[in-house]
Amino acid sequence: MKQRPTIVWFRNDLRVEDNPALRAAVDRGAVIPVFVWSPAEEGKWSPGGASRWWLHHSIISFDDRLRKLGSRLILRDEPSLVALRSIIKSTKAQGVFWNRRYEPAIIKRDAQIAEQLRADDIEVKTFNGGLLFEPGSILNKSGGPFQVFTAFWKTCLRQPPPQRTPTPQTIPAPKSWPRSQNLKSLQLEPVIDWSAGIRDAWRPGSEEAQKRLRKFVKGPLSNYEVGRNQIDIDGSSRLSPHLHFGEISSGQVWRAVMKSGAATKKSTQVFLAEIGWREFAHHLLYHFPETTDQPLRDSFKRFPWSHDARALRCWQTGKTGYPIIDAAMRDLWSSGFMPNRARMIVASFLTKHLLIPWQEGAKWFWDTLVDADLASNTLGWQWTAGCGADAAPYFRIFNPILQAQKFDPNGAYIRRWVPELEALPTPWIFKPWEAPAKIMRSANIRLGEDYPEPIVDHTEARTAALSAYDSIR
DNA sequence: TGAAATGTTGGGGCG
DNA sequence: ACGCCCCAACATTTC
Repeated sequence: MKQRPTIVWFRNDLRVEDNPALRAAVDRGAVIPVFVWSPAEEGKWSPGGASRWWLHHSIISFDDRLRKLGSRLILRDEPSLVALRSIIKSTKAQGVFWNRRYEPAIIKRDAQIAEQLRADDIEVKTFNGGLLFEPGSILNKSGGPFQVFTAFWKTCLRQPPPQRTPTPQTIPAPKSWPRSQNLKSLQLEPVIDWSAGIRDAWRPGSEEAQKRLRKFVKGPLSNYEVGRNQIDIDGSSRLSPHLHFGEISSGQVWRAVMKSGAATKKSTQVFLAEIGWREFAHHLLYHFPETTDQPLRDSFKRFPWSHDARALRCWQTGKTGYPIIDAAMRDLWSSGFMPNRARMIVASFLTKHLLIPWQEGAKWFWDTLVDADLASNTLGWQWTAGCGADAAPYFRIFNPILQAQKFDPNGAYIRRWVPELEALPTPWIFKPWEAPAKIMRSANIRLGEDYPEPIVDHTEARTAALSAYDSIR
């Protein structure tokens, strides 16, 4: 064993299990776990409000876990290189290990930091701790990146499955600990406490991630193909924020699902394909770093978007007059989450009914989702708008009424999040503006006062969208 | 990981 | 009994 400790620079990999950077450092001897809060280095895509809330609590949970293994988490809020150099100096650390991230700004920053540290004669080792397959390693026959999901995923499935990294039973402490700031000083929690809804819905940390995984594999997994679309029930795993912060690895999820004994079942395959979409998103962002802000397809740079601030505000605050849209947007604002089916419906509405740029939707999701992930968010919005890889065709315009009838058939989700419509009988709750006056009176709803009139007419909006898309063909 | 428009079919009402 | 029309119900195509 070496005398000098190794720094493990934790980022979106806040776990002890299946963590290659941590494992490699433990094998060397003493370890100094470090987390640096330096959002400016992430540019315009630094963590949003909901993500910061999550991070605050995830750090508490992770520090607890480390302490049980004889270690602790050192916190800093200064530029990453400054923090690492200062810790190296005060602890005589011999090296810095970390698991790679693949966001464009982070790749650039990490490359610079690695170069500087190596110039200081510090050993730098980086690992793949976040993805099943390394971006850049999955290529089509002509050596380029895949732009169609099924071809990409088929190729992935032919690769050897990622191996589990053994969990350290103890994490050797250094002779002395460097200075650490307290968590409060990072100011991750909101000044005005808006997080009550999120607190009720989520518990950050690895332990909870493992619990959710076990519960999901035991129950909803077998019905995932159908259940994931049922907005009122939500048969999804809800692992996305845990995966984003690396509280659980995609490999752990993968293996738990494969071991469940239903590996060949359709529902299992469909679920694994969702993990596949997460991979696909990261690989695409790696190959096309500008797509966080620019459409992948050039023709969309000419798209006649509408910059209607008032309509955007209606969408954000859940006041569009379309109950399923408003329910989902209020769910997001309150709980920091939205079922995937609902995400597709509201995203289609923003880009196609309101013709508002997908970037506006991406920004809003980025700030409000607890699972906000630059790769997945970028792919999702470009997919919806029709300007991305393997995107929904321009003519695929969700009908918010039909989608609600199909996936929230009893209106339970709408009633939960749009309580002013609670008394409206089910056939009308999807389209209150068509309800007979008598029904509206007995439900005690005055359209335009208690609940908004629809901000656009579906049929007109659809026609307008089709001609807008036609204009760039 | 749609929806709407258009086309086709076949049963039943009716003269 | 027969032909005609209407129109669900389903299929296909178009956006």
